[in-house]
Amino acid sequence: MPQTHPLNQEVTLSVIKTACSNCNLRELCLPLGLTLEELEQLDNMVSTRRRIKRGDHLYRAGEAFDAIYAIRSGFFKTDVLLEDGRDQVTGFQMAGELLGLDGISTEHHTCNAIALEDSEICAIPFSRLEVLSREIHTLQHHFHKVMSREIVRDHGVMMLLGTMRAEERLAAFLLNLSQRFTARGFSHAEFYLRMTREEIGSYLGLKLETVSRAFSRFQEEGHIAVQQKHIRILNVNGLKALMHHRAV
Amino acid sequence: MPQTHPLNQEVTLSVIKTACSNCNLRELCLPLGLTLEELEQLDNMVSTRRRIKRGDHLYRAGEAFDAIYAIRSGFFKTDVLLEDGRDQVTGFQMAGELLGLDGISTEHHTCNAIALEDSEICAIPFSRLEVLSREIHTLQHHFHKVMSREIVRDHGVMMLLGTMRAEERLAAFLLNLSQRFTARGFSHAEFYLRMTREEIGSYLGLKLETVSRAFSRFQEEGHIAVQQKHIRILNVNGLKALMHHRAV
DNA sequence: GCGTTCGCTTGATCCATGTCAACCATAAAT
DNA sequence: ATTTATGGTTGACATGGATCAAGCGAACGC
Repeated sequence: MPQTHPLNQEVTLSVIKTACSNCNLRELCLPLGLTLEELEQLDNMVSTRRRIKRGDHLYRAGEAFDAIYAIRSGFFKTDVLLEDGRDQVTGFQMAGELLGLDGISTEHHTCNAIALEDSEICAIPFSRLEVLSREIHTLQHHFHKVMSREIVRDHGVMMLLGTMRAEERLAAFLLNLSQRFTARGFSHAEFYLRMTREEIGSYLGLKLETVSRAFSRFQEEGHIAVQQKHIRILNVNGLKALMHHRAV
Repeated sequence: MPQTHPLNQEVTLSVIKTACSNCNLRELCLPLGLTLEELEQLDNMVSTRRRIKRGDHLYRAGEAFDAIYAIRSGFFKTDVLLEDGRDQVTGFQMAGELLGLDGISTEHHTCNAIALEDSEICAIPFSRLEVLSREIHTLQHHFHKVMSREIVRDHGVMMLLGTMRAEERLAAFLLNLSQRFTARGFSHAEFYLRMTREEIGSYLGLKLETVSRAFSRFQEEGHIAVQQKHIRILNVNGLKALMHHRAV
């Protein structure tokens, strides 16, 4: 029994426009590997597609968890707050990536998700995702992979925070961004940062001054050109070398 | 069609002895919340129960992934190795916890799992786990929670590495261990460390000398008594205060 | 157009932790 | 019992990044 809105062509159009099946991110997002028919089932499940204005929260730590979110467009950060006021950015998320996986554990979100630019998200009610993934094996398996990938990513960040020095961290960060922009069809060598130096620093376990100095140093050495948030990578291999060549 | 070993009482006995249904860790492990009947299905799935001697690898980074492992007894560490030789301990795992979740993502293990004492593990073939969790909703949901909990844990470590200083990190580490030992019915105030100062340091992003000095300092201040690997916590609140009270 | 604000850069100084080195304790090997 | 190896402690010193402080540039509101 397909849902229709015979009295409102607008709504129908908007639904079609934002369906997973038409979304050019589907190969990066949850639908990866699904057949057309399965895609439709997933589409029916996505309850809400919503705009989040820059600076607004998608969810806050402590709120009840009931859905995970796929980013349709835009850019987010997640951060964790400690009682004593310290906070840390735990990640930056871009189109096609999922937000909210941390909430499954306790049924409450454990971090804040904040839009760093005007964004659009698709809300996927988690209980329905579990139902559907019992039916669609591909979806089940892919969802598991996505969660696992998040764990692997976190290990990478732990590595970075635990063993790398400031410039290595920043080089790794830039290369990671570049790679993710590339996967989305953008230039690998030129992009705008959506986050401040302070947010980068928080993510990398550094102070904003240190981030700024490292940017300047990279520029002096010809690895990149920086102008505020505009980054051009001039020498990828230089950055890669920076990441690894280190006196242990 | 139940599997039996009519010709070999030994085997039957050993299987019974190590079944999930008889395992006193089942409330900490994957079987949480399952009915007796479901437990039996899970039991049938666990393909291997294996001993791992201290120092031996359960799996190595790069190996094909096909099972996750539940720790039946013992103690493990996982670590990640970078090309340039740097490595980092990404976690310490004890009885009832799962190992290998990181391998789902790429179908290859991304870290090494090494026994820190003689241990026993249950191997759970992942494809069969996916099949079974399509049938047993409770299992499916709990598995998702376990993965999510791992993500939350990793965020905690990122917080620790990114914002805490040496003594705060060590205090957090000790309190975490204490809490996990308690959950397993051991003393919360007295335990033996299974890992070296170097391994603790690697996990906490510190050098072994710094770890050693922090232990000594805690002892001087009366928070703990240390003698090599034997730890007694004398003042839990002292440690908690150490973790939070900090001039930002 | 002009001030105000916010984010960024740069310099000077300080300090927590790393590094290097010596020594000690425990356990295993002979 | 003695040697050897491994892990732990402690001290002296070096240093990377934090902190404090000043100034600059771009964006925004008026």
